Amino acid sequence: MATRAKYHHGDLRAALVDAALALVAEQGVDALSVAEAARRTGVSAAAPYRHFPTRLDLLKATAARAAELLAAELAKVNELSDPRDRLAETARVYVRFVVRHHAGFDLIFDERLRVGDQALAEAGRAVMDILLPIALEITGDARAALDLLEKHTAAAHGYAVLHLSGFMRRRAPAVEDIAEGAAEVSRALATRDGRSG
Amino acid sequence: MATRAKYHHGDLRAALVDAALALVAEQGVDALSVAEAARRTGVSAAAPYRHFPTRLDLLKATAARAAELLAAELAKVNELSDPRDRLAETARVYVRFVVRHHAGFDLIFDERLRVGDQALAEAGRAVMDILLPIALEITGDARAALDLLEKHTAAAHGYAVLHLSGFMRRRAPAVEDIAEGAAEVSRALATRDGRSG
DNA sequence: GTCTATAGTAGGATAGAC
DNA sequence: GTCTATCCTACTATAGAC
Repeated sequence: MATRAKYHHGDLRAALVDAALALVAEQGVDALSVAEAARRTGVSAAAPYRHFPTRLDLLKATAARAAELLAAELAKVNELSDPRDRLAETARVYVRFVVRHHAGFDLIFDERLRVGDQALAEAGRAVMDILLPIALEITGDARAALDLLEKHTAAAHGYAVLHLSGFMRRRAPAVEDIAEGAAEVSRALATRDGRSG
Repeated sequence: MATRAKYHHGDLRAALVDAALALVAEQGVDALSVAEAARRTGVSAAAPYRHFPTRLDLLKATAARAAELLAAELAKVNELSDPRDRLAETARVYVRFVVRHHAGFDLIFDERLRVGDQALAEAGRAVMDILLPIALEITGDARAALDLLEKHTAAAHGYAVLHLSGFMRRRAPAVEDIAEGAAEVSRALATRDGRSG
């Protein structure tokens, strides 16, 4: 089909980022290579360097794309009325995301990627702009909201990556079990901070 | 000195594992290479293959060594009388360990490393043999103890790895701040489960 | 903007000498 | 058990043709 043959003519940059994202999902961040991303996109190994000066730049763009996708997932949560329910749901969403993409806040907020990358910084901020108001609604206080969010995030991230390594698999083989565990921690923390429940 | 010149004659295997451990601590698990471990130990690139058939086997031994070191650190906690204090302290110890070694349960319990490696399996079990009794003392119930331990571990691990990526650094620049956050989550969870606080 | 070709680097792993 | 020498593979990045 013409569509397929011209795929990388339309937007090779985006196609490479998609390929990179898939690579990260399959084998982790360190397995990302410019050559393999090019191979999967159907172009030569040199082609990507027109769009990304170095491997690191491709990785930055991939992290930014991941942040956008995560923000889109998290944005869906706002249907629930109780902020504690919403926060707990973001834990589930986050766990599913990390398990699916083999990347999360560790990639999106990686110091080494953020140097001089405004797109990534903005994409990361967009994620926080979804989470912070929820936490703030629970605590009523900015400092406490950050504290709650920090704990909530740490737990969700820990659950996700330990699931990926296999540590959690004996007790909780399914991703949803893991997501539920993270949600429970979130709820335990939010209940404390909200002085209700 | 004779000691230095004969270093790798005494126990090259252990020396390689030490070098591997240092490498992981500096650059992460994926940066571990047999060649570099050999270089640092002062032997040729071929020498390690007498002791480890493949890179993966060196990594397995490294994970086992990490588990032993972690168990030794955790074992020191048993001075405190209140089990909630002890559990919270293991969170601090764990965070410090992961930040220092760039590895924790994700490495020690990695599925891919555990296949057919009894030493690693035993070292991992030794770690759990320290933590489980503490959790059991808090909950009184085996199922609840596993659940508490899972949440406690996820939070501590999440805190540690997110600190390493840089995510936590703006709010909590020091490792001890991170360790404290993990300890607080542990305490929040334990208080719930122990129905006292 | 993409290609082919190529230089340079680094690592995994094996063979055979010592 | 350790060495040197070697093969193979894979990747980053650049130069120059199209």
